[in-house]
Parts: sequence; C-alpha cells; structure tokens
Amino acid sequence: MATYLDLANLLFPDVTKTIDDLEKEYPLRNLPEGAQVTRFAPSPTGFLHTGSLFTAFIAYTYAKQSQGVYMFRLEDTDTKRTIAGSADELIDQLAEFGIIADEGYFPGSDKGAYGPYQQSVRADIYKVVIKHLIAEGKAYPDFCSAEDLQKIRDFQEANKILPGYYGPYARDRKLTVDEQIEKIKAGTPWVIRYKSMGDHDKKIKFKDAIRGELELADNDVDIVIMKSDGLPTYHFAHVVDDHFMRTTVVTRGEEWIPSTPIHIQLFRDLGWKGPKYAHLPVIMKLDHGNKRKLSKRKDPEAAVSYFLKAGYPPKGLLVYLMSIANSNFEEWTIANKSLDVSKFTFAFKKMSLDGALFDEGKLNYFCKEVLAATPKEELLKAVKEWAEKNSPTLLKKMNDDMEYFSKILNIEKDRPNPRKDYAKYGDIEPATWFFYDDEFEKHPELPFNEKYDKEFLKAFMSEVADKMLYGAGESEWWNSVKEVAAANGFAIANKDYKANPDAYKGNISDAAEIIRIAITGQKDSPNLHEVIEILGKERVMKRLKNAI
RNA sequence: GGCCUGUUGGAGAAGCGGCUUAACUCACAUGCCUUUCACGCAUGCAUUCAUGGGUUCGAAUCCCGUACAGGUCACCA
Repeated sequence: MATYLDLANLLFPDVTKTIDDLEKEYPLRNLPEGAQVTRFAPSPTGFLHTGSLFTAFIAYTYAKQSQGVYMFRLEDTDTKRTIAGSADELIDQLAEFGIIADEGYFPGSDKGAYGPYQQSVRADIYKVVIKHLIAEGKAYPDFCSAEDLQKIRDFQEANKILPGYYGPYARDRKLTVDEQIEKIKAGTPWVIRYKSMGDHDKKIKFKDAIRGELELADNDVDIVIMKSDGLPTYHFAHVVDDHFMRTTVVTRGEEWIPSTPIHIQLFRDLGWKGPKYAHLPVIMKLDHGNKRKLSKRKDPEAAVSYFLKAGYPPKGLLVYLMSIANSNFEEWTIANKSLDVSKFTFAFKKMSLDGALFDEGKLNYFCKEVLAATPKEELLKAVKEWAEKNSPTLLKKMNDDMEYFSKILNIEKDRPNPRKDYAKYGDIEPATWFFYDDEFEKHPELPFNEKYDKEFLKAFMSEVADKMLYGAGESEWWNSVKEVAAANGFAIANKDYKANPDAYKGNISDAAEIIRIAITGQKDSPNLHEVIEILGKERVMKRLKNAI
C-alpha cells in the first residue's frame, strides 16, 4: 500500500528542499525592537487604484515610523488577468508619491534577501511546503473538473446547504492514496487542496489592529492551494510568503476579513506564528444615494493616474489620504503648522471602521495648502516636471521665458498669507492666459461696465496709460492711478462715493475695474500692481490704448 | 440566502455612562478686510447621535430587536 510520502514524491519528484531549508534560507530578521515589516502586494492586473495607493501608503508609513521594512511583492499568480507592463507602472506611480520599497520586486531585478518577490517565480518555494503537507496527509490532489464542482454546487443550492467543497462534499478527500496515484498516473488533471480540520460550528477569534477582537466561523472548506497551472492561490501564497518574508503586519482591504480564518488555520497547522492583521476600510463613493467602492470603470478618480495627469501634487493626495486614515491628522497639521505626513504618527487604532467617501473638494483644499506652502524653486521644478509629461503648451511657455513664468507663478507668494489659487498644476494655465500676448489677443469681448460709453473709456484708459507710474512701489503707483481717476470724475474715497454717488462718474473701484479688464481681459485677477509690473510698461500701455 | 462589519451634520470625524446646550476640518451661507479675485478674520450651519425597546438617578456612549448600508461565500486576488 502506498503512503502519503509516495504520493508526495510522485507529485513533486523534483522537490528536494525541506521547510527547514527554507527556514534557514530566510532567517528571522534582525531588527530593532518594535520595528515592523509590512508589505504592499498588488496584482499586476491594471493601473494603480486610489484604494491601492491608500493601502500602500499605510503599509509604507507604518513600517517607516517604526524603523522597519516595507516590501513590494508582486502577486502575479493569476496569469490570465495579468496585464503586461502594469507591474512596472505600479512601481513608477508609487515612486511619484515617494513610496519606494526597501525590498521587493523592481523592474529587471529584485532587491532584498527575502526574495524572489514575484510570486510566479516563487513556485518552487510553494512546492516545498505543499509537498510537505501532502507527505503529512494534510493536503491532497483533487481531480474534480469544473463540471464536477458545478454539480456539487448545484446540489447544495437546490438543497439550501452551505455551498463549498467541504466535509461530505469534498469528493476526492476520501480517495485512498492508491486511488490517487492511479488517477495521477492515468493523467487526470489535478489541483492540490488543503485538508481542513476546521469545524464550521466553532468560532475562531483573532485580533485585528484596527477593528479589535473579531469572531468568525472556523473554516472547514478544503480550499485549493495549488492550481492546475502549478501556481498557488492567494490564500496559500499569502501564508507562505508572509511567513518566509517575515512580515509582522499584514495590511490589506477589509474584503479579506471573511477569509482570514483560512489563513489563520494554515499558519497554525504549519506551526508558524502568523502576522498581525490590519484590515483597512475601503474608499467609497456616493452613487445615487448609496455608498459603493470606487470603481475603476465608472470613476475616473479611482485611477491614481487621473490625479497625476491633472497635476495634483502627490504630496497633497497623500495628505488627503492621511486625513482619511487618521482624522486627528488634521488637528496635528494645524498644531504643528506642517503638512509633512512623515512626521505624523499614524495609528491603526485611530482609523475609522467604515470606508470614507472620496471627497474631491477636500482633496482640492489640501492640495491648495500644499502648493501654497511649497517654496518657489521647488514649485517651479515640480511644475516643470509635470508639464514635461502632461502639458506641451505650458512647457513651451516655461521654456520660452522661465523668469517671466516664475514671476507669474509667484504673484503674492511672499506674503504671510499667500494666494491659494491652484489645487493642481493643471489649474495654472487657465488662470494665467492673459499674461501671454498670443492668448490675450484672442480674448473674448471685454466685459466693461455698460454705464460707461466707449468714448469715455477710451480717453480714460489712454490717460491712465500715459500717467500711471511704472516700476514704482505699490502705493506710489496706486496714488498715480487715483490721481487720473479723480481727474476723470471718480471718487477716490469710498466714503465720498457712498455719501453722494451721483456726484461722481463712479467709485475708485469702478476705475480699477476698467483698468483691470483692459489689461487682463477679465474682472478678476491677482493684485493689479504686480500684474502690471510683470507685464511691463510697453505691454500694459498697448493693452490700455487698444482696448477699444 | 448564510456569515461578518458598520450606522454621529452635505463630507471626513471627535466623543465611548454625568465636564456635550455633540470638538475639530472641509463644503456651504453671511459679514468684515479690500481697487477685483484669492488669502485672512468673524459669525451661522446636528436641541440631536439610523430606528424601536430595555438597563440606569442619568445613554450618542451599555444590552436586545428592526431597518439600512458595505463586505464575503472561485483552480480572482
């Protein structure tokens, strides 16, 4: 009679390593007390999702603040869904946020002593563990076809029995080793299932770093641990990888809560100390009154690339995500006058349990704060980098005259309360068009106040052009404007105008508006004096004289 | 449908048995400042914590039911 070991050897004749060998190959990490080892482990099945960025950011932050290690592991075991090139894109985009792994998969080569960090090339490692499990009678080959499984499911549904491959419904669990060997030799396709000893009627408890004590029914399903293509399923890969990579905290989405008993069972039966778990809330969106997960297909903001393309500063997005993660972060930013997420101490305990609604308004707010607080040179550099990738027109303006652009970008920036005009780099061009003659010349009809006739406007603007001061300080310049305004019948003090509006052609604000419209083409603009100084005498005179 | 989780203002949330006539931030509104806008400043915005019971001298805070919402039940992760 054949033994489990015979079966194991038949299934995996080439596997000679043992679990002990692996333990030696991937020794316990020598890290300072309290240091945490975390990981971000995405599948290369598409672009970086906003929710994934959140998860990665939390894992990164937690490792960093504990002087630990943050890893990037590629979970590419689903070969059908893998999209070529998406892994590298994931890494590139993460890098834009400064989330760079200490170890892990990198395009071309891995970094770190606990690799490989790409599951598809770790097949041999999984096989060592699976062979061991089979030799111990804890896992077995299953020969069910898709149709066989469907039949079981149909029967269960028809009889209102809990669906799944477990207990009496685990058909091939009952096969003897001899029968198994016979089928294998006959070439019947197989997968490997884990022989669960769990009791569904019993509860198992575990502590989640965010949610506290959780109680779920124990797993009794004989889950597939190795697929017919020889690669492991998520459940198994997670357990093996996080054990041998010596992960201390597993951060993942809350959708994994229901399968945690499977993972705990696996860790326990293998005699391994499992990691801590932190199941993160998922970012949601309001859709017709209902909350739902941010969807890559329906919501542009579900893709991180959307924010990058629009020119949101990555730091702003991070600040926003941190405000969702730990709401006391906002108070911290105010108390510490800092938007530096790396200086804030993040805590799982302060996370809320249900998924936050994605709030673009608040994102905009934080991004404005971030851009306003970014020093000139740094800002200019960031804008340029963005323009190089995303805006040829802006890039041309910058390259044509960087000094000019820099002045425009930094209007009223040196003040105690700088302007907060831009949430994203993409906002810059639409707000500064009038500084560029070719665009200004295409301006729509100038929105002058209709109470002034053209004759008057023309004369007034011409006089302003000739008499106002150029290159002077703001108050001198303003005085020169006021002089001309007064000479043309405008009240130069609000009080006077309010007391007797009929005695004047208008208020000084009306005069300023005329000048502003002629120079900028619009009623609203940043500080007029600065605008005029940036444009220069020649351009300003031309615009004033040609407005009508 | 079973199981798990959650429910404090438009949004993020603090509070976890008396100090709460529910903090703080965004949004919104109004006003001030001001040559416009932005900035800044000030004020307003839940008599109420999904809902119905209960425990208690006292509940947003504890217990039970109900409703609603989210998650999950694959050879996908």
